[in-house]
Amino acid sequence: MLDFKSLNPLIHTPVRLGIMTVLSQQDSCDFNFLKKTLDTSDGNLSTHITKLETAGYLSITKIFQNKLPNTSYSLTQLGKMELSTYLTKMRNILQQSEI
Amino acid sequence: MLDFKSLNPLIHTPVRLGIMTVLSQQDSCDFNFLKKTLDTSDGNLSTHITKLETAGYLSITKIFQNKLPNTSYSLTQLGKMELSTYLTKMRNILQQSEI
DNA sequence: TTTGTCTACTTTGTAGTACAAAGTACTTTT
DNA sequence: AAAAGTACTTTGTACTACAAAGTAGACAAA
Repeated sequence: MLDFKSLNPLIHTPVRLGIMTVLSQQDSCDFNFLKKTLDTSDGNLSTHITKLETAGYLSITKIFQNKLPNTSYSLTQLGKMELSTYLTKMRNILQQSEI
Repeated sequence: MLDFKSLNPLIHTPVRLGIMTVLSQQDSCDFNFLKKTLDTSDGNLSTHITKLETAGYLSITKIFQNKLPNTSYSLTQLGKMELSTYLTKMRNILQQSEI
């Protein structure tokens, strides 16, 4: 019995997998960087970020930079752990494929 | 710019990724085998199968076995191609993760 | 013989989700 | 001071995943 059900759905969604992946590569980044990197709409990105924050997977820092708001995000310990678990499971699944 | 958007959503859903993975391992299998292997409800499995068939990713063969209906599924060429593309993209994404 | 149970699915109703359009708040330009 | 721009957030809608309920035939018991 292959365990597809345990793939964390909070991470599995492409946009959120993207956010988590980007944040695994750098300690933190801001809204516009994510928006550019993932090529999503403001609204979509914002709601996905909120979900990840609510889950405790990322922390948010708001400052003013050049008189403009600037919000940056980084993975929490929990977020790193959950991403790590997700990656392990997904890698196992991909290995199962014989194509 | 990482290309998370191009992950084929018809394959990405866990149950359907499961179906495709199982069918990449064996030429064909039947409804009950998928149900057991993926641990899903009848209804859920049925609708996911229909989606994959509508997309042309798998073909369906219905017979009677011991006076009971028996339906088996196998990947089409298109299905194999799309799975292959998905796997490549997902592997690239997983490689990006630094955790 | 008809009532009930079993297998093997399919259809349908609902609750939840992803997305972009619209909205907010502040700044800069004209 | 009116308009346009930046940096987001909130909201409405269209879609989706899921299981409960439904269908159809086989066999069993009453």
